[in-house]
Amino acid sequence: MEHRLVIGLNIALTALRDGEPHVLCVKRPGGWGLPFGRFDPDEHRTFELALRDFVERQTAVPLGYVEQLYTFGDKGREAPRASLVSGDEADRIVSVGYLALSPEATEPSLESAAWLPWYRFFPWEDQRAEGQDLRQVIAGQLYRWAGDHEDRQERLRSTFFSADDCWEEERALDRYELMYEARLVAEAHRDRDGVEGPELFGEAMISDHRRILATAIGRLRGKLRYRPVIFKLIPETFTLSTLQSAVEALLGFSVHKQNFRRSVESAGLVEKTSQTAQQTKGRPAALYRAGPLADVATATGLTLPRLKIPARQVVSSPEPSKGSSTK
Amino acid sequence: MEHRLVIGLNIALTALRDGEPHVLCVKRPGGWGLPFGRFDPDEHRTFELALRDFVERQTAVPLGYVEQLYTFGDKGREAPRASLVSGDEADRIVSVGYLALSPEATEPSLESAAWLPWYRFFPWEDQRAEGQDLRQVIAGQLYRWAGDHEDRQERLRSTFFSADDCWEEERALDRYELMYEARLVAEAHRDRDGVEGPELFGEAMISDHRRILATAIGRLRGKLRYRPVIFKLIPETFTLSTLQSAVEALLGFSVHKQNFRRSVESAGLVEKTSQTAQQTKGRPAALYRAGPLADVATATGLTLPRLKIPARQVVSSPEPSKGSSTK
DNA sequence: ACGCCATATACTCGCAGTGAGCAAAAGTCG
DNA sequence: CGACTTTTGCTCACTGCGAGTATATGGCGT
Repeated sequence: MEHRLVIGLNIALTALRDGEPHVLCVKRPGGWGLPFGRFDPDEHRTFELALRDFVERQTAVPLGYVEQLYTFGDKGREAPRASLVSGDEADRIVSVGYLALSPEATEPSLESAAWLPWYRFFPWEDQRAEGQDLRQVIAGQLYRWAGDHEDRQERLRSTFFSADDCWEEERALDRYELMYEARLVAEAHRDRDGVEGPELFGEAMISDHRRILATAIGRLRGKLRYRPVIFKLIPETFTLSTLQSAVEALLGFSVHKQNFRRSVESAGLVEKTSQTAQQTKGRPAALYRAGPLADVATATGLTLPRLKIPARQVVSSPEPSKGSSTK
Repeated sequence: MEHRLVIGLNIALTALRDGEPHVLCVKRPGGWGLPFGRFDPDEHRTFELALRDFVERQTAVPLGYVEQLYTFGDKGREAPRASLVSGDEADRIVSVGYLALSPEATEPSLESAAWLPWYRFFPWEDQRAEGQDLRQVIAGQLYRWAGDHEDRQERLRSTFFSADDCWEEERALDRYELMYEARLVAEAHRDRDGVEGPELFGEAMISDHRRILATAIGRLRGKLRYRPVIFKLIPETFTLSTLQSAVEALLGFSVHKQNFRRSVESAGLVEKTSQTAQQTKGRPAALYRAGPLADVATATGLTLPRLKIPARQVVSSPEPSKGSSTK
């Protein structure tokens, strides 16, 4: 029998809530997943219109900036049994992933929808503060998986444990794929048989949605560097500290404060308003708005003066250092 | 009646021939087009396998590096009458565009296939030497189209006629879209009615294939900067001059020779072999090969020391001041 | 009112990367 | 042998950025 082709649209809608990146999720039978819908060629003229239709109707959350990520067509990409979009088991599902950004995390109308923090699914992607500890734990597991394989070790080094001050935040997808191969994420066991692994990290999502989210995170992080997309995620006016911590939350690492402000100011990405923000502690900060040069299509993004983590050195030996699993 | 969904795979396969970028094209009833095929879910496990199957079977040209570009799903994207992939007029065609790179332009077995130079379709994308003149001509047409519209003028300035030394080579798609909107490319007339425009630039392709090619060019150019993909397009060993002119041909502008070699050498992207190249004129050049740090996944790309064009200033007067084109 | 604290903002210093160009080296060709 | 061409080595100035020090400006506790 001939299989029918179905196109599913998936969207990783991101917004900041209390300064932390969240993604809009929908509760499904098998767990959390991204909002998605089946693309109906009779009803929708373009993918993007279809998307807006789905999300806004299902959850009443408005979509702002939208960008196509990738089209996933591999057979067996979906979990074996799960046929979520179509009713017919025999259909072949191809899914188009999208990234969307919203300036605020509007409460979804649908009860089964919720904003969940990025790092609930990708704890290892947050390298601020104690993310370092987790990295040690994962390092142990990953190096055990790598064993003597030169190539695996090399991959680890380049994606996960590179020289410490050159953690490439935008390679979130590569890292997820490593975790998958090393069977450190639940999906790896669900998709194939169920040989239990040592320890699992992050919360699973249905189907390949966590992979799509990883793609979205990587893309957004990369884009921050060369396009001023950050302004799609924050309110009209903001303090430079707000701007900075938004950036840090998305990137998963901290930046040098003084240099950061120097770079955004001199690049003309922001302009000062006359008002100042009021808060509890410290000197009141000036309020800024996105400058005239902050056009997403044209302008360049942010320079990111990485902040070196003072203490703690690089990941060195595959030293098991057992015991303390800091979950 | 319900429309069926069909997925078409399009590929922009690029290789260098005599140092100039070419794309593999197939002659179709309506003109030249990119190789493509219909994705059959029963036959192909993944998109990429399907692609390799199509191209290698149809033209006997092997695919090297492959990368997905974008998925085009808009209705009316295809030319009205042309229904090329499927036999059924009523089908809705969604096409997935791919970029592929080959180290050499193997002669295709299929008679209707041929390698055609990029700049035959995008003459304005070649800013080396006399590309400047053409830019003047197009400038005139585009500014006439822009008229008083502030926004249009701004778009022109940022994509086409930015400060002269900051021509953003990777925005080939933006430029094509401008040309389309201004009806300076044949497709614009074909897709809507046929109000003849003033003058048309570059050769047309069927369907939206020229748009896909523009996407491919832009992506490849962008990628050159941050991934060493260039080595997928040149032979195993090469002289630095070869490397440089390959890069220049792809980018469409010239780079500073001494600084270029300094950057590739110091970045460890290349390593010297013991041999030297032999040619007719000038001092023999050392042969290099891709260095150990030239891994596509990990390493960073090239720094591109732009060469300022000595004579001729910014776009001002369409003055056709001929000069000695130093090819 | 005064001093403490926390944050915002200003400014300096040094180095590495990069843009630009000069000059020598090593071949070919008449 | 000298003219010519292309490769290769090297210098120099400037800018951008990493890093750090210092000052401004508010709230708050006593």
